[in-house]
Amino acid sequence: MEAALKAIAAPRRRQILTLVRSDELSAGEIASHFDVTRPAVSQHLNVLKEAGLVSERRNGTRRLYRARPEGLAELKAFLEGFWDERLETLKREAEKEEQKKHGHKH
Amino acid sequence: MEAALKAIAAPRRRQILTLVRSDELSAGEIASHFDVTRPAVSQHLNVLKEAGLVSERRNGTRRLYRARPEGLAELKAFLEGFWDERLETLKREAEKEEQKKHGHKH
DNA sequence: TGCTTACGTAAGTATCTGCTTAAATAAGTG
DNA sequence: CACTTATTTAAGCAGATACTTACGTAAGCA
Repeated sequence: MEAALKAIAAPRRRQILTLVRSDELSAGEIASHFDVTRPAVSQHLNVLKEAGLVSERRNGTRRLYRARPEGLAELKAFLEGFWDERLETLKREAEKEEQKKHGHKH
Repeated sequence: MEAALKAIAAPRRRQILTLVRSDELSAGEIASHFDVTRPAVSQHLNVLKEAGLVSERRNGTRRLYRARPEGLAELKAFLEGFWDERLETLKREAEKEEQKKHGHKH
């Protein structure tokens, strides 16, 4: 999860991910969408690949990239777990508060 | 979302967040769980606060912190949206594939 | 084979970041 | 008031990182 988080923490990499979310694109096509040099994009693609967030497929001299949603699974689970646990705590606290009120009445 | 993402990208800050997820703790109590100095923890708490991931409440000389799950809402939505869109694309592709097969049969 | 196209890798740089120690602030306590 | 406790702020530093330019590599084509 650490790698995926670090990877999507950079805005440019999120932009790249969004680009290859529904289309398979070559490194060059991806780079043409941005104002940075191709090597910069290449380095970002490598980070995304290492994090399991994109897949790479070679076709002739081109390399085609596309998003791998499974790479985000662990992070998604962490967030949802965190969220649920926090709401659970809030609920318990509300119940306690309710009980206190009830106690005062008698 | 950017701030929240950057905030939870650091492992130490995720540890802190987990600590104050179900309990409200003081800066000192939080710091005592780690091997870093109090100022370091203080700086992390500030980042988390700026990102809306924790709330701060003063009580005497102490400052009490606790997780604010709403701070993660936007990121959670982004991830789920990304996930769903990607799966939707996969589904469309599978249907296309199915149609192709069907076409070959006739 | 040589040339071109499409990419990646290497090396360097400016900025960011997670930490440290030292000093400042803020609130209670004698 | 001086003193202690709890915590943040300031300044500085070593390492990470997002870029750059220059060079290397791999595949198709004359």
